[in-house]
Amino acid sequence: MGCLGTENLHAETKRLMVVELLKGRDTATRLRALLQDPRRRQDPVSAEQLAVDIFRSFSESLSVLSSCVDVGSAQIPVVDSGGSSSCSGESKKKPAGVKDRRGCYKRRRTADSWVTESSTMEDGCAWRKYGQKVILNSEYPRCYYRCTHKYEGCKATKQVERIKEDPIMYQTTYFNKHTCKETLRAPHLILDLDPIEPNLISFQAPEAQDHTPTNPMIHPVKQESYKGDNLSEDQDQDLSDDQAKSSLLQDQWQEFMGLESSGYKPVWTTMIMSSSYQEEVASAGFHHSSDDQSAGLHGLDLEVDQLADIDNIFPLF
DNA sequence: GGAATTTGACCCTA
DNA sequence: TAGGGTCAAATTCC
Repeated sequence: MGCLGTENLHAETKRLMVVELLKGRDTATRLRALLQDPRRRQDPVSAEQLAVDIFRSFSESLSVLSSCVDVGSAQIPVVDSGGSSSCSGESKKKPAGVKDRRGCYKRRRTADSWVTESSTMEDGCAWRKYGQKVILNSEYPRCYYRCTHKYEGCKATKQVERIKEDPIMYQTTYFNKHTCKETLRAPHLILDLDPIEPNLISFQAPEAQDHTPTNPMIHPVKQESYKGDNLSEDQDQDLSDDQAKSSLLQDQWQEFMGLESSGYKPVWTTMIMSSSYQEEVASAGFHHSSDDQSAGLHGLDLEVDQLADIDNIFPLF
């Protein structure tokens, strides 16, 4: 199981998770306060930023967690080797006059990476493809993308690969955070339900809503293809199960946000934990109540609300 | 015409 | 030395 090797690293991992989850809870509380105050509701930039921050906190936590838990097919990252040289600076053969920067890279070894799975390659950021490789023992090629703002200094890159067991899904591995402003652009990501960035909770008037669940997932939260075509009967069944769970989650979210009475409802984003991951988590010692049919939300609630008891939730640390 | 993608070559890491 | 990550010229797209 690719767990970090020392007690100190486990403690550090746990600390990072707690920090990120607390940050997310705090930001969610601020967002609730913001939305409950009609005088502040007209401030979309604030709400948007808070929603982005919440999303980021959970992404970070899942990234930290996944670095310790081998969950399903996702291959999770690699611990920072700490300081190998990044560029040899050497170039042996190059035609005269040709600037040769080849070889100026290091093999991926960074803690600043995380994995997502999604039914779409899109994630709302501007990427430029710079390579594609056939990978040994992999049916599908791996595509390499970097931020379009690379030359402004943004070091964000990602690798996208179809999932062998579920080819309608893409596994995306991100490396380095955006240092450009790219991730903060595009208000539609929040204010409209946009399949391009459905991870973000969208707030808009009910009549403008499209309830199609479209969000990709940050591993290990799973979402089925929203289009519904090319789905087997089993997949259709899974989808309707997920939709039922989504409905329950939506009610609980609205209760948490205090939005129901105001008629101001978020476009719900499906955050369903895959059954396989539920089993993984259960086998790791985490059990939710037997009448709990919405494992996704409850799992997350426990992570957020019972941080003091995190040792019981993640005894493997 | 500029931006994005494709693709073969290069070269580092394991 | 094989595999994987990146480069950059050629090609395609808008």
